[in-house]
Amino acid sequence: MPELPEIEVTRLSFADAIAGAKVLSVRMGKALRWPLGCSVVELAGRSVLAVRRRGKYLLIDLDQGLLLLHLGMSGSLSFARHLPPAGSHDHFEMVTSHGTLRLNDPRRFGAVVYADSEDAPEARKLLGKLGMEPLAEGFDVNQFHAGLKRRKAAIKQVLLAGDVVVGVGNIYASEALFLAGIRPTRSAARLSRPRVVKLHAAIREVLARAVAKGGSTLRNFSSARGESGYFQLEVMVYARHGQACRVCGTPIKSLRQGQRSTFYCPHCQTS
DNA sequence: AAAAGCCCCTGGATGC
DNA sequence: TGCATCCAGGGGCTTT
Repeated sequence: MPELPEIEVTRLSFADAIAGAKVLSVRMGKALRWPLGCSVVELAGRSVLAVRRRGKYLLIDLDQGLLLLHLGMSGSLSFARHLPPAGSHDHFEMVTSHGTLRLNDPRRFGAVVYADSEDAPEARKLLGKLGMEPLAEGFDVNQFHAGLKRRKAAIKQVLLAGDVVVGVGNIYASEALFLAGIRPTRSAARLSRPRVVKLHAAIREVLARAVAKGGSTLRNFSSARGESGYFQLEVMVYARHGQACRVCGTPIKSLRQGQRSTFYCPHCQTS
């Protein structure tokens, strides 16, 4: 479910509320992708300073150390003074003086990892190779172009890989390429300068619009406050195989790239 | 260095 | 209704 917009909407929905809270207790459920990396007991008594985002990771800064949180494919967070009793898919829970933060993740591809600092090896392993933040000032079109130039692989897969630009997941990659009029199979390195400029703008536009709408996605996304962004954003191509392109009416095509599905309009996306 | 495949895991939709 | 198959928002790791 979660790509950059959903992660950012989630962050915005509880960051202010949890800031300044004292951690009272932490509980883990079934194993997530990696072990927490510290004992839950030693987290009690620490304070939450802020919640930041890097790519699809949420960073919960504590007065000592930080938690790196990833929602994987099926994760979602809740934060409230009182939550319903924990269910079988609630695998992380942090009770604080301001409320309880809970991770629900049926598939358990998500993770909660403790690190002493952002420079600690556990953090660097996860954050070290991440590309530029697409919604930040630093998302420079020249750097973007330079990053693409050294990748001969298909542009769709380069976007997904996250080492040039972060946060563009399977839905928004298809959507951004549609907006830019680019075939998903085109080699990243061979994109013309004008196409790169267009793609740069398209990525920002698609992601920023989704954040503004409160997260989109196909199924049931909701923020940590329980607000739903369900279907607020109309997709142009994702999961629309065989349906008419909303611009030209041509049937949308789909294909597999690196065991992920890609959708595109053969008429609108030619270069 | 880059690219391609392989997994991790559960649940919903679809088909027989 | 039951059961098998396929597919799903990610991404680190291993192998070419």
